Amino acid sequence: MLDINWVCKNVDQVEQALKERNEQNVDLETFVKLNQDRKNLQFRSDEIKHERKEISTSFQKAKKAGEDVAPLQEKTKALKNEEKEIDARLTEIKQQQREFVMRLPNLPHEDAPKGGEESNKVTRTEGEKPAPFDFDAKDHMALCEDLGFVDVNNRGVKIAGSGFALYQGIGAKLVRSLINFMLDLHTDEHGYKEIAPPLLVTRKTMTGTGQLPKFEDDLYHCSKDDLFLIPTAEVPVTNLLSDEILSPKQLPVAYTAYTPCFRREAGSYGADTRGLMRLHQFDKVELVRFCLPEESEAEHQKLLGHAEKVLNLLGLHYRVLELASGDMGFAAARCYDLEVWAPVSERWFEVSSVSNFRDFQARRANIRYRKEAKKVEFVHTLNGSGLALPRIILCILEQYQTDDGRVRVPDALRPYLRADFLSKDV
RNA sequence: GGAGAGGUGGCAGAGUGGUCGAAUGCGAUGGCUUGCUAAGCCAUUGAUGGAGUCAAAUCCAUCCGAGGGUUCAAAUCCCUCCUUCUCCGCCA
Repeated sequence: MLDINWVCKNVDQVEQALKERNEQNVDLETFVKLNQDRKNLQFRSDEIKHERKEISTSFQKAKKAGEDVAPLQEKTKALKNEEKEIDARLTEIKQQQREFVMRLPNLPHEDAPKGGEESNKVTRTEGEKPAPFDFDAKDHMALCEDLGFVDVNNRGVKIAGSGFALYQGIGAKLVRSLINFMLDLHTDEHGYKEIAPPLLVTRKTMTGTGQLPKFEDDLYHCSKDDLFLIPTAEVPVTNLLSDEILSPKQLPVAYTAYTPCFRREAGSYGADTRGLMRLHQFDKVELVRFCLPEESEAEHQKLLGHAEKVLNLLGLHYRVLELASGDMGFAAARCYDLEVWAPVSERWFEVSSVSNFRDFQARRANIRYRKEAKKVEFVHTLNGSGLALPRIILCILEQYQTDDGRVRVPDALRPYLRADFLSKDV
């Protein structure tokens, strides 16, 4: 979230940013007024408390001296009534402010492209574009079916409904191999500490990273215990350090975690829901970093590099997109998407989103560091997928298929799969 | 799920109605000193909100798991919830 006092002092800037993010009907004027009310009430409340304290101190003396204490008690009673009333209003205002500010998106980075999705900027295209097939190549749907290792439309749906994939045989092993490959890369080569977090988290945790209160509809919720299934490992892993004050020496902190991700995808029916393209549950290896504010730009690039490395090693053709202010996620200040080329479907698939949140999440989750002896400040948080599996599988299938109906295993995965080809019924 | 015992500052741990934001120890930071390799001495060492200021200084308030209550006065008494530990039950 944004700092309340800062918002009140920089209304124009916030308004401008909200416009860039297509946020309509945000009543900042009332918000600013509310803040002044809060301060005034706080002042009066403190005053009353102070007065009561003094009465309480003089009470003893009065009693010892044998004076009548009834007037003091009367006075306190009156003060308490006023205090109660003021504090109730104060609590209400604070609640309103919180409710308001929690729904404000992050400010876009000043260098982020302006505009909506159409303004996303392709910053680089990497890897070799696969040569055209000299045989009748199949798309990922057909390959899944022919190879029989991703059972998308039959039994997965039978047991859990639409939007759930079921991997079997070497398909399941491919999933496991990709996870291990990515985790090994990030822990051994990139210096991340591996985390295996809870997959269900509390309301507070979901609020810390920005999923709540605004996006409750997108989450699976266990009402009996008021717990939510995580939509990404970002949620538990970022909140790992919530309410903590770190020493600058500890920074940067780098965590990686494999988890399944659960998303209701409410309202996103349509063309992209077939096959492995969009699922209610999918596997992802996530990268999360915490750092000093002045280092977050550099950290962002580093993080991007770590995610890209996975694609390099898998030999996939991909591009780096810098997202425009109107297309970024709620909490992000700056964001790169990695999109992989699927040569038969002839389109790009997003497999990673690498974001710098600056202090937006840190302020929500209250993650700070001691800047100087008497000064604490919020850290910056970043995260990126490294990577999401289903679309990677999809692209691997399309790109690495052979004319005999098999799929060649990318070199980097061979030690994990212990096979050179994926083929039916292996 | 049942019974019992706890939750105090970075950690350990005192404190059972006012003088307690809280002893003491450890740790950390700064300084001094010494040299027999690590110790000694001194000092500093929580956060949040508000007032104030160009900014500080400074002042006030709040916080002893969370939220309510009793009282002139609550870390301390009462209630609810959360959580940790031990035992029992159940279970991968």
